[in-house]
This record gives sequence, C-alpha cells and structure tokens, in this order.
Amino acid sequence: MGRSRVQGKHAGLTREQVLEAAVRLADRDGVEALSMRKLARELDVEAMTLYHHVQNKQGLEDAIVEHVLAESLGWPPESGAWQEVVAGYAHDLHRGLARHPGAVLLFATRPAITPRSLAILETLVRLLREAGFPARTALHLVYAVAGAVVGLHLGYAGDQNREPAAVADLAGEDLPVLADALADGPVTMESRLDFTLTALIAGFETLLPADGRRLSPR
Amino acid sequence: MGRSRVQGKHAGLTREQVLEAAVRLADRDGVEALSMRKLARELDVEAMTLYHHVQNKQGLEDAIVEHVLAESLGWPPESGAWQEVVAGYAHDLHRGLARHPGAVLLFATRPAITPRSLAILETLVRLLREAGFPARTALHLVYAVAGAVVGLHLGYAGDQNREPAAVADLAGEDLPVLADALADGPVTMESRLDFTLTALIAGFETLLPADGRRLSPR
DNA sequence: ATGCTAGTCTTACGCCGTAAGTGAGGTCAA
DNA sequence: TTGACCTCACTTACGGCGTAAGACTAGCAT
Repeated sequence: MGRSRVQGKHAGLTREQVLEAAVRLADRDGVEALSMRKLARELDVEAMTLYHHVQNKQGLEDAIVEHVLAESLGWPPESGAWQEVVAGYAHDLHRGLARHPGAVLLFATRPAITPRSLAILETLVRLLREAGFPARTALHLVYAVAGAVVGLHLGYAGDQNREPAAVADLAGEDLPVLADALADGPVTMESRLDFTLTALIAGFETLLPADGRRLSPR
Repeated sequence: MGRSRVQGKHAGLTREQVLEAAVRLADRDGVEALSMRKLARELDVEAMTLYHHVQNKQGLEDAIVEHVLAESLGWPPESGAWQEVVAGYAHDLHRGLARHPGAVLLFATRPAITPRSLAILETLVRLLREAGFPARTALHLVYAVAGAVVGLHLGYAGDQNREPAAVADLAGEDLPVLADALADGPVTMESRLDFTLTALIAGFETLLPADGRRLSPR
C-alpha cells in the first residue's frame, strides 16, 4: 500500500527541487514545522535521501536563506541618490520576506556572510562612501536598515501571529493613549516600513558631513 | 544508583525557581538546547513535574520573556526630554538582552502584549505625544526603537556566533571598501546601538511638527 | 565484463514534548 | 480521629525528530 518505492532507484531529485520544496513547506506550515522527514514525504522520498543534496538540517536552513536572498535582492545600482538606493534595497528585502514568511526567522538568526551578500554589501557601502559617508558609518547604516526590515517582519511572523493589531483589542479603557493611536486601524507592515525608513534616512542625512564631498571638495 | 527520588514527595519547587533555572540554562547553552527534560534534570526533578508550574513548553518560553522583561525594564519617567527617555528605554532593553542572550530569540518571536509591557508602551507614547508627536507616530517610534534593539542582538545571538566581526576575515582583497570600513576593528554591539539610536532619534526630530506644541499652542 | 560512484532506501539510536495514570503527603471538615 | 480531597511529584508510553551506519541498485568508465 502506498509504499511503492524501490531501493537504489534514482528518483532524479535535485538540490534545487529540495530547496524549493523546503521553502514552500516553511511558508505554508511555518519554519518550526519544517522537518527532514516531512520534507522528504513532500518529495516522495525517504528522509536520508535529502542528505545527498544538503549537508544536514542546518545546511538546509542556510541554503533556504541564500535561496530567498538571491530571489529577493537584485544588484544595487552603481550610482543614484543614496537615499533611493537604500530605500530600494530595503523594499526589495521587504518584498522577499513578505513572499517567504517561513524564511524570516532563519534570516534573523544567520549572519549574511555568503559571497553574494557580501558583494552586495560592498557595493552599497561604496555608493554611500561616494555620497560622503565615512566607510564605517556607511556600514552601520546598511546594518541598521537591514536590521530594521528583518525586525519588522519578525513582529509579524510570530507563529499564530496575533500581530500588533491585537494590541488594539487589548488596549482597553485603561490605555487611552494607545487606544487613540490605534483608532485609525491597526498598524500595517507597510506603514511601519515607510515610517522607520523615513526616520532612518532622515537621521543619516544629519550625520552626513555638511559639504557632500562627492564632486566639489569645498 | 543516583535515582534517589521518591514518588509523591514534595520537593518544594516553585515557579520562580523553574523560571530562573530556565533562563540560566538558556543563557548558558543556548535557547535551542533548552528542553523540558534538561531543565528538569537541572532542578533534580522529573520532566513532567514542570508541567505543574508551567502550562507547556511554549508557556515556559512566554514566561521567560516576561521574566527577563520585568528584570530589564523599569518604569519610564513620566517626564523629561523625550530623546533621553527613549534612549534610556533602548539602553535598558539592550542591557537586559545582553545579560540574557538566551532570551533574545524568544523576544524576537513573541509580540510583547503582557499587561506590563502594554502599560510601559502606554507611558512612552503618552510622553511622546506630550512632546508633540501625533499618537500614531509615537507608536511607530517606539516600535522602531524596540525593533532596532532586538534586531541588533539577533545578529550577535546566532548560535556559534561568528558575528559580523567575522566579516573582517572574509572581506579579502576583492572587497576593499568593506575591508576599509573594518580596518579599525570589528563593529561592536555598543557602537551599533549608539549609531542606530542616534540616527533614529535625529530622524524622529525631523518628523516633529516644528512648533513643539507642548506649552505654546501657536 | 568489471568495478566505481552517486542516488536511494533501511534500520537503529537517543533525543524531544507531552498525554495518561499512579502515588505520597498535607489540609481540613465532620 | 478519620477520611475525603487537593497538590506536587513520579512512571510509563507514544509518536516525532535529526542523523549515523550500512545495504542496495543503476548507470558510467574502463
């Protein structure tokens, strides 16, 4: 019954298929429900088979992050107003995470140190330096923006996910200011992103050495 | 051997002891190593005993968050320069998370909706509103700051934790700008916190309606 | 033909969370 | 004093987990 597989037969499974199924499963059921055995079942294969395409579960998770990252982040433009480049980068990341909620927690727990993300980081920092930021400040800036985006999604990815919207219900008469703040409806992810991004970019601008040494050195 | 416990004997275990041991264990071995069985062993008790003090594992994790939060966050002052109150709040949270790295991931995945944290939120938002922010903007502000602090710690809490410092090693000659940015040593948590906080607060200031309607309405 | 290799399945181990049931002490009303 | 009841603890058991070790098979290179 049902058990119709045969030892040794090649099922033609590829690493790409494994990753796609893993992302699908994590998005559908939540990352905490992602197990090697369930993933294998999904692919109509035995669990141990997966270990030929992935080193272990941790390796699978790393690969998921890389996969989603590659799908989300294009190459930043080599030139342009830094404010827009940074905002574009943030929005790309945001859209990627929105499309793959199952990957959010993995993003949060893994430093992005693949060659690809480092190269993107390099490009961004170079652009910011050309805009007048000291290199170190530029690095801080990118970290702050990336952290804000991931942090934003975390708040909405918590499992059963009574997101901040639920605060509205809880904010009874004893929390009048909160109730007032939520009177216009719940705080959406988009509005939080826009707000945080605006504030961060405005804040960065005040940190920029006043002259803007890009073209005219004085 | 060693099995010297007796059925039914009251060992006098309290919820407080359970929580403290849980936090200690999570801080020492990482939150992913926290299991009901290990925790019970730590307390010289059988696993199922814990279920008298905690609803289930999820409940235990919720309680850890609450515990650490209570330990970290005092009541915000009812008055004072909003910049300093917000910065103080951020630093309190930061210190709490620094003291309890095992709780960071739990913080990140749980909306803070205990009565206590809601009350703190209420106080902060009220203060900000008195400083001239619209209620909704004030709420965004607090979320942004809290998210930044938690996000900051997440980057450093990733398990074996080759933190961003490791980027320095990876930034070879092909990533000259990054190497430059890291020439003065790795990016510490403190410097990231200070930078992000400065930028956020400066950004918020630009969002503040120009008059500052606290005292003089026109 | 022979052997190698890569992809697959089988079995097994020691963890995990927790449902269900057992038992020992303490409290307190009758 | 008794005995019912409650609380706290222990025991056993189940199904799921990650993965180490090994066996099998098909196809390719020799």
